[in-house]
Amino acid sequence: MYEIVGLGKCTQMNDGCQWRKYGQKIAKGNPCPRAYYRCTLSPTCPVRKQVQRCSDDMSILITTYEGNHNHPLPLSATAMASTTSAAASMLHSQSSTSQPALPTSLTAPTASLSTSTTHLHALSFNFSQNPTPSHHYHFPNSSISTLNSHPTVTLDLTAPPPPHNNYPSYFSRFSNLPTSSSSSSSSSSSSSCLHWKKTSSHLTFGGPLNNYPAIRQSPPYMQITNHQALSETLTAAATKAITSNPSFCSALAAALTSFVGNNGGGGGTASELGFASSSYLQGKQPSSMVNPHQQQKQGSLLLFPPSNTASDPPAD
DNA sequence: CGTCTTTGACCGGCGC
DNA sequence: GCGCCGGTCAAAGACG
Repeated sequence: MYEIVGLGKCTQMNDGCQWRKYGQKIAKGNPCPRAYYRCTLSPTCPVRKQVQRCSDDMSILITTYEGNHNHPLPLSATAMASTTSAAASMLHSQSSTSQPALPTSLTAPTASLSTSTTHLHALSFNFSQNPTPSHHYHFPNSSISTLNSHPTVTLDLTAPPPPHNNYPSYFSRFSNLPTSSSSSSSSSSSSSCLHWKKTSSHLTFGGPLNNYPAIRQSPPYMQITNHQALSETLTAAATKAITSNPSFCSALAAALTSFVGNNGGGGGTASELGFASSSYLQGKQPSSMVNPHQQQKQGSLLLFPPSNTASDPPAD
């Protein structure tokens, strides 16, 4: 019924996949219903996604992906996927140099965003909470894109970090985030939060593309001759894209709270995803601790702030 | 008429 | 053991 980025009856996001709604529920702690979708590109595709409005900012949609696609992707999805792979590998090589995150908000290497989508290997967030040391959060395989003039930041939580990357356990660190909605909503005035300029934007956390077998099998490298230049460009573009969203703070806090909040005693709805992700982050496979069903679940999270063209999300 | 959405019911996990 | 909650199912209605 509703679309995130346009299109017809069968929900199709800019990820190129088709989705069919199979359920809707009112989740505790959020007055807005959560919608459940299945990938319809293949009858046997196990991929599911959940779409829910951000409780702090009703104009933002939070989408969570689960599972891996077991079928070829449409051209549009493949295109995005290839971009993801290439950019990710670029960042991959860059991150291997242990480049520190920018102190203010996020680190994002780059390339020209004019082509619509640039996927990053990772995004790092520093939440300065004086006088305590700032907290650094790291998202692997993230991306920033500008679809239809809508800046998009993608934090892909579905894929494990490269084995040679000694990322801090980024997810476990989210337990440092405030878990109350009041903290989240007030974050806009806190030094721990990013500040935004209002503009039409499109903010995304997570994405299913990296789950596609085709992506995983694709060559992980792309020739980049000037990593430093690209890095600076993307960093600027990423910062601009993210800072253009006025709702990022509340959305991020809310999303992360719901996603991994269980670490801090929050609601347990994100336990599966949070658990799997934190396991990946720590370089462990969760298989020994989860059942086969849960093993199939890999989480990724998307936030969709207001869009001029997007129709309503799950009805309130 | 086929496909998709809606929505109430059902089921399983988890905390008390 | 019970109740709460999230996730899924499936029948009915809507739409093209």
